[in-house]
Amino acid sequence: MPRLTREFFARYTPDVARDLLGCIIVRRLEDVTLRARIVEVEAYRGADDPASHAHRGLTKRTSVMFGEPGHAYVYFTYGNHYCLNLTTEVEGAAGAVLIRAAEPLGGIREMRKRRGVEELTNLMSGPGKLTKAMGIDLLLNGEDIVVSRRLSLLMGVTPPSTGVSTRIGVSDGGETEWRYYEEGSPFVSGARTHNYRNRAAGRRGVVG
DNA sequence: GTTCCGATTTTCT
DNA sequence: GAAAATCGGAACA
Repeated sequence: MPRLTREFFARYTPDVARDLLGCIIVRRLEDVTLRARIVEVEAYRGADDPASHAHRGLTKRTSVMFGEPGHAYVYFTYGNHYCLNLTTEVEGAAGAVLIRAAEPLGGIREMRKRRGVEELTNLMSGPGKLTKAMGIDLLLNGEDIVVSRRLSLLMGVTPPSTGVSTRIGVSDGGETEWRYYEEGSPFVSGARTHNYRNRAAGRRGVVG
C-alpha cells in the first residue's frame, strides 16, 4: 500500500479528514510494529474555527499546525492524555485532523499490554486510548509522517458509509459538522462504553 | 508569577 | 450520572 504524500495533506482540512477514514496508521517501535485502521476523525482549522487550538493565532504550542502539512501534532490534555493530529493545509495556514479512533490490525498483544484491557473495541476507541495503545507522546510532536520511520500513514479504502456529526468535547464548536466516522463500526469512540442517545444523539448524527 | 481550564478516561455512586 | 485525576499552555496582571 502506498504511503500518504505531502500533497494528500495539503488540502482543505475537512476533505483530508474524510479521506483519512480507512487509512492505516503504522507505528514502529523498537521490536514491534503496530498497525491500525482509522475509523473516526475530526477536522480543526485556524482563525475561522473557534474550537481549534489555532483559533487565537500562532503560539509555541500551535506552531506545528501552521507549519508544513503531513506532520504529527501531538498535545497533552486533562493532565492525563495525549491526542494525535495530522497537520493539513498549505504551510502558513493552520489545520489538523484529530485521530479519534481506530481499529487494531497488528501488534494487538502490545496494544493490550499498553492499555491494560483485552477488548478489541476498547483498545483505541477514543483519542487518548489510541495514543496510549500506540505509544504516542510528545516525543512525536512535529514528526514528519511523510518520511518518518517511527510513524507513517498508508493509503486505505474509504468506508462504504461515512457518518458526519458535530465535534465531541468542544465547548465552542457551534454546529459545524466536522467529525467523520465509519458508520456502524464498533471501534468508534463511545460505541460501547458511552450511550450517545442519552446525551445529544441528534446533534451527533448517531442514532440507534 | 498566577490562574484557569481543556479536542479525555476511568472510577465511583 | 457525577467527579476525580493531573499537568502544561495560554491569558491576564
